Amino acid sequence: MSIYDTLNEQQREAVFHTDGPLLILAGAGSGKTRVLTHRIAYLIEEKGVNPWNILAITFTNKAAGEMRERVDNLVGFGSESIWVSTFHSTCVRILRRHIDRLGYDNNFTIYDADDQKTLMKDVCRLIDIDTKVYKERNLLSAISSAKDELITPAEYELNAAGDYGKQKIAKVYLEYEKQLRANNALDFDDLLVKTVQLLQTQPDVLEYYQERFRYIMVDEYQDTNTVQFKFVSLLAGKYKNLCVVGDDDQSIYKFRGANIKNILNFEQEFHDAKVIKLEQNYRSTSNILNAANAVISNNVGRKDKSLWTDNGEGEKIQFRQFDTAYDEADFIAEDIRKHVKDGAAYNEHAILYRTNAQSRLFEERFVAGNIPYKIVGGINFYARREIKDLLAYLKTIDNGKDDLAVRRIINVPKRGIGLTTINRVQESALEREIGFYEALQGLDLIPNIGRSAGKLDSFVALMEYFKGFAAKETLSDLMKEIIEKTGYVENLEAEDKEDAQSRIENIEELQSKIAAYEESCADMDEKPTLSGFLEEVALVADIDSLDEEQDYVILMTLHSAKGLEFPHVYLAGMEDGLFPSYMTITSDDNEDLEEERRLCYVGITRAEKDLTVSCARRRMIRGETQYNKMSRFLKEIPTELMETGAAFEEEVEMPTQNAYFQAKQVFKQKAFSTGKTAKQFTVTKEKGLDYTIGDRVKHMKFGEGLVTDITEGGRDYEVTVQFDTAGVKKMFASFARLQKV
DNA sequence: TGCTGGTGGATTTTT
DNA sequence: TCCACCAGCA
Repeated sequence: MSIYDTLNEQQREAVFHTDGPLLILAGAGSGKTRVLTHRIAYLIEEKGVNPWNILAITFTNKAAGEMRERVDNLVGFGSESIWVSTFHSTCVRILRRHIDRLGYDNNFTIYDADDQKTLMKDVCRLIDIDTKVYKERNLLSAISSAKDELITPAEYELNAAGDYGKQKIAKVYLEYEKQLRANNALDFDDLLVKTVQLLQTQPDVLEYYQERFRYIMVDEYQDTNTVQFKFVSLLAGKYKNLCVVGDDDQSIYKFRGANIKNILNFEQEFHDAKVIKLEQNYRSTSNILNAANAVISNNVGRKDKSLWTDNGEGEKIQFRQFDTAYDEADFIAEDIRKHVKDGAAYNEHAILYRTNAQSRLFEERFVAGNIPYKIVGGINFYARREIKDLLAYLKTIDNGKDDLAVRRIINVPKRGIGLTTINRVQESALEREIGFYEALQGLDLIPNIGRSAGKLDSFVALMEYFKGFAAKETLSDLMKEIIEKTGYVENLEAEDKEDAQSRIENIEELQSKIAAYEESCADMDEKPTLSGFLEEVALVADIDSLDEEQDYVILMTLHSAKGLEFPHVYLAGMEDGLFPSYMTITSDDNEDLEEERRLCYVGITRAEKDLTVSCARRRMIRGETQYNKMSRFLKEIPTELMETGAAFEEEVEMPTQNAYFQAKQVFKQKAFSTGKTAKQFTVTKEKGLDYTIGDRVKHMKFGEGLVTDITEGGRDYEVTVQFDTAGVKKMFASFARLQKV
């Protein structure tokens, strides 16, 4: 019996089809990772392919690690020379070797979202863009989309002809690129873009990698964007042994440029492509799978497929509606505790939600209830202030051209170097077209620097000292030396006590991450380098730190959950306005809502044994209470698959409730209004509000709606309005500026 | 130069 | 609710 006997017919077909383009349409839980790992094993063992010639691209580092491990178990040896990594890591590795061909230094730095924003601010100041009109975020996302589509600044400008706004963006884009280059830095999108440029312009480099990667596999193919597709096509251009695995129903990154056409048009792009569908689900019970199928069937324009399972029916899907989000968190915590009491492990439970902000309530509840948990996502560890500060030191030491890093730390900890001084240095650098740090090294050339010169001098001396230190000593020692000589931790201690402690702990964690990096280099016989560490840091996602061995409840967004599975899954916050989000409900592009639905599909299909879906009637969002209806996606799940739970039965709000129904309620209330309500009327009238309960009003942002309640709240009146499209909102009269219609 | 407090704006999802 | 920015003062 061979390892391939355990596969089903389609899976085997996919494994044995090794030459030529192959598209595997793998439904959720259909064993695609199994197929990929067995395929790699088959290539090595049966086809005699050198592991060195195999490239496998995954979505996260975690997935890459798992794939390597599983291949390891199958083939015994050689798996370490397979190149398994994410798109971004793959590109960085290529660029580190060859980017000098494009005029960058090979030790370029990678800018994260924070750095991008800082740089964008500079750019806008430089070319006189009013950031109140053109927001940094919007500019960056426009540029990012352009890069995803491989549009250069020059091309952008051409396309912008006649469009004033676009012309502005084109100018910004051009300058932004210029600044990145001056800083010898690349942003995330650049990693892909520059690699593609490199392969397109340097035939020998292309040839080298085409020869090297004779067999290429891409996981989560539905989430690739245009650059990523171009990258893969270039690499596979010679041997055409490209195998992509994806599921159009699980495409959830359109907002990031993922191009679903990559999957829908694969067959056109690669003419003799073979297509194999994996439709048997091994993960979930049939109740769960049927629910998922029912939801996703509401999307139009998907590749036809029907997922089935011969797993049993299993438990019904539990549906609970609560008054408040607190109740929801309470219930879920209690439910998990019950399961654990009955012998389940914490880590068999995952709570999935739409937005990171929702994690807070659960966290509070779990801390109080002493339930071990792990939140994935939110603020990235490496995005924390103290970590970024220390990394900026490393970046400055590593790449003197990274102005952003230098400017970040020049006065951190405080050295009495103020904004005026920094600006003078900056101006002088700009005039002479040199870097910021370079300008610092020739202080006598900077006018009006006067009293600050001494301070700047000693800063430069310190950095030069670190550079010398870095050349001789290990990374760990360098970090220790930086903390010591700058007095960073001491300063923290002297500051406020409140979060200083956790910041110091983070710094300790950073130090152990450095040590871990050095160790892993030693394992692989590589030399630990500063750039290497910085790069590792730049490309990790929070999900990579998820450890299946640890026994904790896992909390994360639906996006992070892609590719994972858990016995017990809770989908929390299933409310219209939250999930699907307000943005997509009001969007006029139906595609947006479909993407949310796919996200829901992803969520449901994470569950193996039980699925609990829940929502709250009332929820605090950004400090204001919102009243939401249950999610429209819940209504798409056939009721016979669901169970509402005896204790909560009477609380369940039936999907019949709509604006009309609520309006009727209000009129009833009004007709039988007690003295109290009557009094409210008079009070509001005194105040000069020209609307009362039952009136229709208009809001600047939310449109028209019906006033359902007015209560006295301190110095203002709290008005509850049922909007036609935006749902129920509670707001203060003086802010809301409602107009009677 | 640096701190403080007030104000206004904002949030979807992330390699 | 939280964060970034700005004005005003030490």
